[in-house]
Amino acid sequence: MVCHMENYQSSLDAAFHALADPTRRAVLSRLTKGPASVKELAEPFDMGLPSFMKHLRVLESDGLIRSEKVGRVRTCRINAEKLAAAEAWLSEQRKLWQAQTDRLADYVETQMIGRSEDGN
Amino acid sequence: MVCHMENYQSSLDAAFHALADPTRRAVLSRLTKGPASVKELAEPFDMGLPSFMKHLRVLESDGLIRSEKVGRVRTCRINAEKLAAAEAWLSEQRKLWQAQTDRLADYVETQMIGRSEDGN
DNA sequence: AAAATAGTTTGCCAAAAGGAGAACTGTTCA
DNA sequence: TGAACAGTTCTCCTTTTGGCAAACTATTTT
Repeated sequence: MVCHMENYQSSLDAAFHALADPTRRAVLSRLTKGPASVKELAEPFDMGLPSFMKHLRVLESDGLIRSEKVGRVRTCRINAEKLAAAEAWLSEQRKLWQAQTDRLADYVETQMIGRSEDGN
Repeated sequence: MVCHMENYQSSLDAAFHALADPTRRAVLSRLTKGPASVKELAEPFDMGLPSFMKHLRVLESDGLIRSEKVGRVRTCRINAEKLAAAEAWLSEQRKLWQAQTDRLADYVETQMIGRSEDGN
């Protein structure tokens, strides 16, 4: 059996790394409203095109967006899978942490009941 | 009125950056099971303590963990707020993207109905 | 055909990240 | 008190990041 999670780790590395930059998050945010060309995406930023393209390349090679060039314009769109993977990881951690704090709360409650029954 | 989101942006920068490293994610994962000392946390990693401490410092200064030193041992615990903030951002983006694709699906459906009524 | 447009490639640079080892501080155990 | 322990500080090194400007390619437009 081949593992389906081959590089689950490095995939999350890439996803979170891509999300760590405000320019890249803004691009993703823009793309949730629909596909856009490189120029449209770059317009809001006070940055040269080459620098901006690096961000797009990071987003694409990390799998957070896809793009397709027709004629001279490249159109980018969001790729939700990787976003979902990152969200799933966070959600899982929160769930585990929640379970842990719930157990702790139970324990504390038990102790307090014990103590009040003891008259302590 | 003081803004409660003062540097919401840079806060997310920090959170996602902290999450982009597998060592740091593993530490967080471990901490969901409960608090632990620096030594306990470092044990699974093939890395010198000083290097490992850097990761802890990143996690703490980015607000993903808190720690307290008593005697000679520093105990770390998870700080769920920042994790929640990152999760919330992702969740929001997914919601927006979902809304967009739903509208697109509606549109496509409408077009197809129109075309079939035209006999095209 | 010439000019404008949209993107791309290249080379450069400063700062930050992630790791290493050596030496040091303060606390606890024997 | 002396040794072991848990963390910490320091200096060093290499790679990656994120930005720049200049020059180039390929497509429209006029």
